[in-house]
Amino acid sequence: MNRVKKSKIGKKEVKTRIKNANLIDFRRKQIIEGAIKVFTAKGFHSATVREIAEEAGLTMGSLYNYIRSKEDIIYIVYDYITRILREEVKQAIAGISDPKERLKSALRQNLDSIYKYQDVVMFIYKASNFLDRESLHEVLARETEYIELFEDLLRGYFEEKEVNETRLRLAADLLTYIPVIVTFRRWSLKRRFDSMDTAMKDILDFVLLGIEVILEK
Amino acid sequence: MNRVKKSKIGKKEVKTRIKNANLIDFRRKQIIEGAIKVFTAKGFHSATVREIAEEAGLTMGSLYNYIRSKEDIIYIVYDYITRILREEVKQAIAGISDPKERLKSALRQNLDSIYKYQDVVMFIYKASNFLDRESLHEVLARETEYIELFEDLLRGYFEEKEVNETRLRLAADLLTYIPVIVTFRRWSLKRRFDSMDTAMKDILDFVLLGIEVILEK
Amino acid sequence: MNRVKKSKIGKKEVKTRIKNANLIDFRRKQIIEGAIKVFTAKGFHSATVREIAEEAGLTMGSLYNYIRSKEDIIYIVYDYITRILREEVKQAIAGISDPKERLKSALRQNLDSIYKYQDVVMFIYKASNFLDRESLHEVLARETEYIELFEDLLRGYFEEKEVNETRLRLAADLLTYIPVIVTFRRWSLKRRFDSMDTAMKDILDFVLLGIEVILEK
Amino acid sequence: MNRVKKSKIGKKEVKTRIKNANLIDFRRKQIIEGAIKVFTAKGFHSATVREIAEEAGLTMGSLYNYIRSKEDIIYIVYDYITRILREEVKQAIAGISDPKERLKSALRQNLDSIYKYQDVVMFIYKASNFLDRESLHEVLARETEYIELFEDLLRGYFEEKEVNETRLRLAADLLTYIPVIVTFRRWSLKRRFDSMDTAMKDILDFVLLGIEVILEK
DNA sequence: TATGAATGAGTCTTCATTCAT
DNA sequence: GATGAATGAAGACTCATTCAT
Repeated sequence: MNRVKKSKIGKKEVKTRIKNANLIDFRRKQIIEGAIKVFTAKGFHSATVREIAEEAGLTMGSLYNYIRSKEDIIYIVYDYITRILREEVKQAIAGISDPKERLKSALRQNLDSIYKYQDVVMFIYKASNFLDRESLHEVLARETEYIELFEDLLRGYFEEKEVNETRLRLAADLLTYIPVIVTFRRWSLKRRFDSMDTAMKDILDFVLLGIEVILEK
Repeated sequence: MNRVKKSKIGKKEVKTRIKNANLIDFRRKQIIEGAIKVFTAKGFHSATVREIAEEAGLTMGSLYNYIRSKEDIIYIVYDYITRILREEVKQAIAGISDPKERLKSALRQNLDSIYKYQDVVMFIYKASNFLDRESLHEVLARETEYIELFEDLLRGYFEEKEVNETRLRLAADLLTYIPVIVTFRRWSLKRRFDSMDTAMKDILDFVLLGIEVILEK
Repeated sequence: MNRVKKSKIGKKEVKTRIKNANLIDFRRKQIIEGAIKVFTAKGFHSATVREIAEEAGLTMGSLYNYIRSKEDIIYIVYDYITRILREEVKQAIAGISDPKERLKSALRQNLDSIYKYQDVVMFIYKASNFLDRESLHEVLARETEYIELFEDLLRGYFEEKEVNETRLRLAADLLTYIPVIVTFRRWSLKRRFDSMDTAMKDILDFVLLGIEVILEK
Repeated sequence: MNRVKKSKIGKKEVKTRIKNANLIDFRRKQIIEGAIKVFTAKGFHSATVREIAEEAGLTMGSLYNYIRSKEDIIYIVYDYITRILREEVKQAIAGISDPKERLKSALRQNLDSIYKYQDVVMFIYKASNFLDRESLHEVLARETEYIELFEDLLRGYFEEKEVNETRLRLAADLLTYIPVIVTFRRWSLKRRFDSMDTAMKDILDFVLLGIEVILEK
């Protein structure tokens, strides 16, 4: 009945009443930024749509021209941050050909990115409840894709050696997610290390060594 | 005006109007169990106090005789589950004297417990937003205590060797939290491993090896 | 999940959170009366739930303890008025045994009742849009039951004569609904007749004569 | 400040900003057709101006160049349909001179037209709430005019006989509105008659006989 | 102590209307 | 004259909390 346009941001596209595609992208960016501020400060359910609109510099009515529901907001935020993480890692390994270096750079970037966006990463873990089935599916697919990126890097690294495939996949899971722990434990880590930088460096060492030992044994 | 008693469940005690201490413990247990069911199914904000009361077998009014606010409920659930985790680990190492075995048993139990209570563990990560400052402080203290338990086990393990203390603490953090990854990635892991048991075993190996390598190098 | 009680007012029962059955009936009566005032003044969609609550002497929250949605209100009003019409007609013919007198009394009462409740009758014609499928079904069934009451009276009246059954049913439809015209045309009728009473009398004559002629021809 | 033109469609003229009279009529026709589709499907209040505009093939802004408010739309629809009913009846009796035939043709056409436009007729009964005082006045005048058309036909029919004038007017009211019952009871009638055509024929007989009996007695 | 009805502030969402281009 | 994005007031509904019995 309602003919509606779809923005190009995600694969699962969020419906809107607006026709100008550039404007959609522009306003969505505003919404994402406003939402991140409010969501990370108060969580999804405690954040009011009005606050998000204000933080985004839009009026309530205008905001609802670009999304259909509060749930839509959470999805476009997910979409935004997962896209960024993936792209930052891809870019970090772009010019590198040595397999070991590729893996190390990817892991380092993963750690850096998760640290940089820790508030949002924290939030998306807490908020997955609120995604509807379709969105959740989309998000999990994106996550799997991300892990597979690291699986490939691991395969490149062990090209000539014989490695248990299942273990390799487990390793990919663990090494990708270990940085998330930083997000959960940052208060604790801050107190113990002089700087987060040295903590991060140690964590990276831990991961790299872990890989070698476990997969080569 | 209102004389209020305090229950013995936590260190930070939740106020109540009820005088009979046994009754308080009994009802609180009901509330905790009802709350866990509802919270894990719907999250904190979507769960209504009415639902929790129903699931607990109490009336609304009665429930409010044992807690002062919805936030209190979240706190007593935290208190309950963190207490359980700690006690299960302590019990697992109770009769063991060999340092290496103590550490291994503790890690295995940690993994098992987190897996067993994964819904609640997941929930408490998602819900920490809703704790007030005092409760959050209390909870973080409990967490630190838990990590310190593993730090001690690590120290026992490396008794004679020379180990970088900061690294040891980092290791304690990571190895305690790695099992949490299982909670986040369970869908993915389920698809890849024949059984969660073998996945768990591999994860335990990973952690144990990691410890040795990193700390001994 | 939510265990809810149901009131005894209709066959399709409107859910409520209240347990005391007498209280349900009492409050529902308040709601019905408030709703009729507001609905007949402004129609369903223009009436706000807040206005209805105020007119009923309840707070918003309290009102929503006795119904689940605005649509529910329309249904209990329907239920109430159709029940009254039916019972008033039944009562009007209660002690009468002569078939012709029974029919006449029923028609007279039908006309009187529809005139007496003309605002509500008018409203229920305008509002049937807003009933959900289940409620609409229930209401239509009630209507059919009402028509059948007149069909039976017609059959009693023509007991010995041979009457085309289909026509008899059509007659029942028309004679039951002709009084509704009064509702639609009251402005016009008022201007033309000295009193509504004489208008009503003429309409009754019209209907009675019509019956005889058409069915006997 | 705003110079506004008036279209010629109704007596009460709806204001517009547009100057080209032909364009006004053309666009208004689009609006009426779009509105009828949406109104009959969802009622006045549930229909959004956006939907009407879409169905009419206009943009929101353009639509508001031809009407001043949503209420205006309802009025031009009323105007349109009442005009059609009146003209169809006039045309049906155009070449006929025999008074009895004139009356019969008019009644038949009235029944046919109301059946043909039943959705819209139904709608205008349900929507009269939403007309402002001036529009309502205008509409009632149009209705009276329509009834008077039938009064005249009845007078022609009974030219030589002595007929109670008040009764004649009542008869005009009733016979004009009986077809509306078809609109309200169509579900019921459909189930009972093989075809709506035979139902309609019987209704027409009913009305014609009724007239004769009541007025001649 | 237990019960459950009452309260009303707070939230998401819709939509008629305007107006700059 | 046409377009469509922006506006914000208004409405349905929820739910934590209280309190009379």
